[in-house]
Amino acid sequence: MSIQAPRGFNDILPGEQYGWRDSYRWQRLEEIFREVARLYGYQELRPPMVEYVDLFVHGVGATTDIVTKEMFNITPRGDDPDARRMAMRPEFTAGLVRAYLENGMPNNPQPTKIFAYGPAFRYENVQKGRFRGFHQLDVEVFGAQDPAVDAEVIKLGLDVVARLGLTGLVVSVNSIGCPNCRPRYREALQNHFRPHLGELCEDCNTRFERNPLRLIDCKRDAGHPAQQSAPVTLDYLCDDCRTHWEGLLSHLEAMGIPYQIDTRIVRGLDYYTKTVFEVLHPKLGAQSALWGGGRYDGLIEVVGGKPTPGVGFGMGMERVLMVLEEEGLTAPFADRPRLDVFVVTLGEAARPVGLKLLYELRDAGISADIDYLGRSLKAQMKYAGKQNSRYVVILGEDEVQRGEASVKNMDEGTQESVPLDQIISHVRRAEV
RNA sequence: CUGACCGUAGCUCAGUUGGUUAGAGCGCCAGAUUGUGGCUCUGGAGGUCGCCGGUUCGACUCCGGUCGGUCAGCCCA
Repeated sequence: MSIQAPRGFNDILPGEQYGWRDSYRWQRLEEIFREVARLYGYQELRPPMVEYVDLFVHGVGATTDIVTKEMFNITPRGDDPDARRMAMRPEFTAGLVRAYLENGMPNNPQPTKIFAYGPAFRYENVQKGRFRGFHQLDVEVFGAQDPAVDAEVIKLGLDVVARLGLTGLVVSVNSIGCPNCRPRYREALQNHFRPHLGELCEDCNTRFERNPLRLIDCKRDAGHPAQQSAPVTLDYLCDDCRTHWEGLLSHLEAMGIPYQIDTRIVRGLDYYTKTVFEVLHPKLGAQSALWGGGRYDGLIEVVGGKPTPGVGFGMGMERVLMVLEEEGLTAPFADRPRLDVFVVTLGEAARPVGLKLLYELRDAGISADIDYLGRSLKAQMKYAGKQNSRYVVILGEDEVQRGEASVKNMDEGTQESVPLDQIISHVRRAEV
């Protein structure tokens, strides 16, 4: 085999042996997410996987790593004069905001509480927990500035992983202020770092002018005394942001959510205001963030709407599933769906009878399968066992002549003769 | 892009100081049991030892290059 999946992309496969790539685990995680989202009053919106690049430039931020070096660009037909640059989505928020505005959703009763999930793409270097094609569970609330919503969103994510049995999570929160208080903080940061520019990395020298907030979360300069002693956003919050911040903390406490304040969280996206948070798990190596998010009160206006507050998060499905695997938490995935009936036929005469029964079983909503390889009885039984079938219905010459079938309960090892027209009810009855 | 480690069967891996027919376990197929799965036993299929070149009488093994993978840095889901 010379052709492989593209670097940084994974196959999600049927079978427990594939660990976090087991497609059944993905189904369960998605089910749990939908269920929790429904519980909180969120509704699903499915945006396209591709958007015009401009949306991400404005909606994610022109200075962000995502836009400057990680965009997964699509090349449209070169002969189309109207072809605009497009890109695979690197995250969900921008596309959801676009869809919210484009479809007139601001005219609906507010707030608008949305969930979405699916693949996202970032063209970057691959390592543990970081891929070029990955999947997120995402929620967004548009049109509410109450810090109780920030807290709700954090709680929602925790509920999802709680249902998976995951513990040992660390919720880190911070506030990075708003356009009112940011300039003062920005200036303080620049004054603080200016004397040390020569000692900092080149990226930080670029950030100094374009995005000084990023100076404090640069890991290359981590440990540098200037970074350690850098001014903290929380000391520069305006009254509005301070009230919001204190409100968030009191809501978290009221909900009994343990948290830690991490003043180095600034988030890589330009649009965040006030609340930012990350939820970490130590078992993931260098990529310890299972999910992260925050408030973005300026974003919707930037994308073209009226000033509207927003808050949300994106959770990494791969990361969640990898942590579950490392923790040995397989219980949420224990009850795998199984085949109800495997139909075994012996000889030419039984074949059409078996096929007819197969179709009737499926029509009745009973999962059923049959051998298509002309295998021996023994091999068919073996195969039925491998498929983890509850029952095997055996149709041989004798049974067909009597209008009956031998029905074997594969778990009990018991077997009895059942008239053909009673097989469905027999299997159903036993199911209860 | 930089660095470290790693490429032998579908999977997980052995393979001695270089020595001729490259092995095991699991999985797959079949038989033992011409009408009965799981357990056991027996047999079978399946490999250009990532690729190219070099050293050598001889390379899975040593050297160089290359491709691929993993982890790490920047960043984050």
